Amino acid sequence: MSHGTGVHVGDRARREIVVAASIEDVAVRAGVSTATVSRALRGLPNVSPETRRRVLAAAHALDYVASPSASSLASGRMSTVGVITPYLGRWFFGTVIGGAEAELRVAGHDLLLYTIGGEGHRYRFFDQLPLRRRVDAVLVLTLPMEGDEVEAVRSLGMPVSIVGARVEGFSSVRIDDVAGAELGVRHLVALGHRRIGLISGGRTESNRFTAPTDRSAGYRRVLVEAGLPVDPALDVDGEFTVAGGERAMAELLGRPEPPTAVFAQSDEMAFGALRAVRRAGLSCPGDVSLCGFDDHEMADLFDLTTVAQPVQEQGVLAARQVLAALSGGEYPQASVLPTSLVVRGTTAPPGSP
Amino acid sequence: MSHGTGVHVGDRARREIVVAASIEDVAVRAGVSTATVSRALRGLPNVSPETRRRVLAAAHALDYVASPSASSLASGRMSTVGVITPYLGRWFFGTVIGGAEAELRVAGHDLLLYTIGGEGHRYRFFDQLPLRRRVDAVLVLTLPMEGDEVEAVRSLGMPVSIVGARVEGFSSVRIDDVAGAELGVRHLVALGHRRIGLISGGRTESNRFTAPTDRSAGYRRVLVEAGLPVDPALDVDGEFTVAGGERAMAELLGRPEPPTAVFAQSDEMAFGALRAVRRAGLSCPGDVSLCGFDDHEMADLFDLTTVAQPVQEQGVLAARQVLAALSGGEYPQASVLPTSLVVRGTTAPPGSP
DNA sequence: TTGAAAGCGCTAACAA
DNA sequence: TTGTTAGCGCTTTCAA
Repeated sequence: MSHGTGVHVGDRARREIVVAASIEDVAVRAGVSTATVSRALRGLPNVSPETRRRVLAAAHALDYVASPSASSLASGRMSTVGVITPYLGRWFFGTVIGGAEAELRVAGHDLLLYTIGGEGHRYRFFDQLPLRRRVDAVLVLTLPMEGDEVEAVRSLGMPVSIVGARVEGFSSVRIDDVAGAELGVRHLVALGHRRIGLISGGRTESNRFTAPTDRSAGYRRVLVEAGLPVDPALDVDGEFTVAGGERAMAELLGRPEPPTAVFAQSDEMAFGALRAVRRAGLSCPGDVSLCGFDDHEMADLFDLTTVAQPVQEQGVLAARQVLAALSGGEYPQASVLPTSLVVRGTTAPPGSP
Repeated sequence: MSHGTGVHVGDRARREIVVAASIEDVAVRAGVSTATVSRALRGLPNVSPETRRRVLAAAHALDYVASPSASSLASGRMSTVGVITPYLGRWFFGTVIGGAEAELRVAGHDLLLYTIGGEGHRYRFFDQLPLRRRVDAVLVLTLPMEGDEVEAVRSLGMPVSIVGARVEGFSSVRIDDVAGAELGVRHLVALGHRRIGLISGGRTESNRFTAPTDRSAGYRRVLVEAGLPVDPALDVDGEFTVAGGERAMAELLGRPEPPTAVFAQSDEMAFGALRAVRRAGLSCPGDVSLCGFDDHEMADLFDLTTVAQPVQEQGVLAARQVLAALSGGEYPQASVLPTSLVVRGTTAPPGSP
């Protein structure tokens, strides 16, 4: 194959094959050196306007795009950020990644995806760290990491931002889970509820994954503030799943003295809880009020009162954090985003019709 | 900085910085040439077992990972597949991508993500084709492409697989939408329904996006087969959204002679339709039966009867198609996956209690 | 089976 | 402001 020529080769019979133009082709056409082409195209200073114009024209005419492998090899920069996520199908993760991607794209970075849901994959991932020489920075999505996993990521020696947890030495983006839970439970108390149940998530998770712990803490704090008893019998694990939420609510409704309101630590668990209410032949909020957490895209559909968290924005901020670090800015840094209460139809004063 | 040494450098005060080992380091340590290291590590033939053993040992000792930019530059292969998707937050897309990623990972390929939801992004994407020199192949997810967009993608000159549509010259993975719709509507007919409404999706979309057209065709064919009239007044656009489905169902229920059953072309529209039923003070399936399409992860929650399509598998197959093309296999090829009926609680004979 | 050597297409010192 | 030149770390002929 001849050296890149930037012209169509091959005969008429076959579909034309385009040999991509190289920086050399552009240099020749613009009558300058490759170094000048590189400078002009990357917008570096010290290029005369006239020269830059000629280079741009030549590049455009040849439909030139720099080879990322060549520039990465020469510069040591990958212009790529790795995103590690436990699931993809779930609304929260997809939405966070969407936010991050948009932000990275604008800064000229690509997004390399690593889903490590299955335990096998997970082991291989942290053991081999396949993104070692492929990316400049890493975004880790709500993934309770073990101690050695944290060290593995740290050994990458690049900027890391964690969404949904805080780890020493890494940047992070979180919401104030304690305050969020308080918002929801206070709403229930304000409506007049005195027996408020809790459907919590993942008791057995790593302690770095602070969402369940913090949301439980917020729940308890409000009860105490309001002078209400904290009854362990009203705290049931819903495992952060729809099915778990359904089981948990069924259990709560089966108590000798069932709660008149329930705070679920996630909307998905709340959806399951709603089904349990329906299956028990009861109504929400008639027999029991329910408040969720997330403002899942389906929450509106269920008319679910919930505590909203900004989701896309968490991805955007995480991306900004690593981009800042890559350009010499402050690192690590921690962002905490606010939550807000969205009142819909599943909450009402106790004993409402 | 010295040539890659594979050892820790820097003084005690600062955190150790690891300079990655290069192929040269491995070669020296194993007492062979870099060419042999390359061959041994990639599992090429013509390397004696003893040599391979020594090379692997050296590579392991130095914690060596080949630089992807260097090998890409030298070989011309990127070992990366680009995925173009309109949204990420939606269950369908996330799940397809998850399937594709797992398959690609096993084959040693990375997944580069391009979300082009916003129209601005879309234009820039097809105009500039940022993945031109970054990937070896492309997966396009259910994205109605315009003619010039198709040509832009074709001009990449690499294997392409489309999920959810069929385009001449590209591989594709689809479900049999006609047969799927027939499955759902036949179920309604079998229950005894004679007035069956249709909530269709996106009438205004490109004609390359065959799902709505095909599903409508299946609906009509079953009616005709059953000797039932095809009433245009019972065919309403739901725009493939929850809100659209709700509006469409409200409209159908407001007809002088409302249908006793409705077939929605997507589960999300069916979810909206269920809400419309509830808001109209009616019950499902008591007053009207409803069948969806997709078997969305929330379908079970709504107890929705629906036509299930394999989702993750579509991603897996699309990945396999481009991987096959990359290793010289048949291209293009088209896969059509079967659908199945999932009967739940939203369908019953007309006039059931 | 192994090695020598020539690139792959860029970037970044350094010189001019 | 621009050009020269030496790599970046691999892969791949071609020879041995």
